[in-house]
Amino acid sequence: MIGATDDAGDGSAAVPRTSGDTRAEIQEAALDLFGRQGYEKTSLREIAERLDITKAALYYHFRSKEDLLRALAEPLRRDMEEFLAGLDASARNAPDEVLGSYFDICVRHAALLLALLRDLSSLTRVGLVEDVMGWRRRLDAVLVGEDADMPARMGAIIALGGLQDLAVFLAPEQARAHRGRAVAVALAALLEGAGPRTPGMD
Amino acid sequence: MIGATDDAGDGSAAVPRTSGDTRAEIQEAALDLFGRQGYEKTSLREIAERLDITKAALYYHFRSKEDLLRALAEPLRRDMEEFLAGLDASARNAPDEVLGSYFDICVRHAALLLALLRDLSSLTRVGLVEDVMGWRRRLDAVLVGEDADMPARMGAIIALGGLQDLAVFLAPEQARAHRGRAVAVALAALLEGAGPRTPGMD
DNA sequence: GTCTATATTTGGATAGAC
DNA sequence: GTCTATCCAAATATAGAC
Repeated sequence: MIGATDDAGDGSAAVPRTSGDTRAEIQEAALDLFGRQGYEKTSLREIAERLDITKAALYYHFRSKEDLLRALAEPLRRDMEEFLAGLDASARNAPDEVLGSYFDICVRHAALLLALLRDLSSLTRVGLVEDVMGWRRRLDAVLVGEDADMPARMGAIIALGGLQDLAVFLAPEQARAHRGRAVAVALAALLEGAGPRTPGMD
Repeated sequence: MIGATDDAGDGSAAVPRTSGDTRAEIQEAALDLFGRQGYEKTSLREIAERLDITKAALYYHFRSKEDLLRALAEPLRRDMEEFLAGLDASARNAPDEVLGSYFDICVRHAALLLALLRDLSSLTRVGLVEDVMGWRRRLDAVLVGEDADMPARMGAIIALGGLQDLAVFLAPEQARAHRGRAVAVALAALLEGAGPRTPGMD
């Protein structure tokens, strides 16, 4: 599902490497290294060495380093856009369900989000950071309204930001095991921001 | 207070540049650029050009790029360690006061934290990220206890992480204006994590 | 304390053989 | 589809003059 690969053959003649799909292997190695060291600090040489191929071989599959990153980000992009489109379609969105779905997506793409986190500045120029910011704004609007005041927005920022952080830092099993409470915690923050449960503090 | 500078002279003979303390100017320019573009993507040439000096001149004041970064991080380090030492000393620490003080420190050092955020991976090797993680663990312990279970810890993670994010993303005046509610939101998350206010969700 | 070189390394990227 | 060889640009860092 990740790349439109061209073959089904793992029984080819004398394939130099493991299975058959070098392109997918490159993406896998790159995502791991980007997440560990950041995009900028990871060189193509390093990725190539990990797979025991040459730099030049990478350039057959991806036209540039940026191109590789863009391909990596595609699944998240698709996922999130689809989710947001669904929200726009339905009239009423229960906050806890919105938060829950957002958490799920973050968990599913935790590796990429970690890479994003490791090297935020580099990723700005491929438009990734802008995308994420845009999604967050749209979610804010769904949760607290288009023109919420600052305190209300703060609740949304902490709720969504907290969920995203958790998804990245928790191991996948932990994230799954504690999904319920994660959402509950985020919801508490959201409500405290929106409704003056603790008035007279601004 | 930032660097142990050596002079008091702004009236020296024919000082090439603005005031007198080039070292401080370098730090200021570097922090701004690191925060804007990240550590890795900011070259020493760029910093030098901004101040209209040469790269080589930088090497007189700082032995390396890493050294410059370390110097930049010193004030935060001192501030946070002092705060944590104070917490260890006092017997009881009210959660909202702990959260508030943490927020204040984050706001005060927002520029550095932003740089940290922009290029997390590069900053790992100077030990900065490890430090931040260590501080967070110690704060977790203060807030929810040394051996809290995962749900409780999640409350602390979201509360502290959210405050840190807010401090970085908000303009200083906004941060000051909404400090009260920021702490209240974080506190709500903390409590929801610790006490099962919404039971049966794990 | 700052300058003009310059050394050294490493990165991304291309051409052309196999 | 992968390799060898190579180019080019840019960055960190150093040496030595002023």
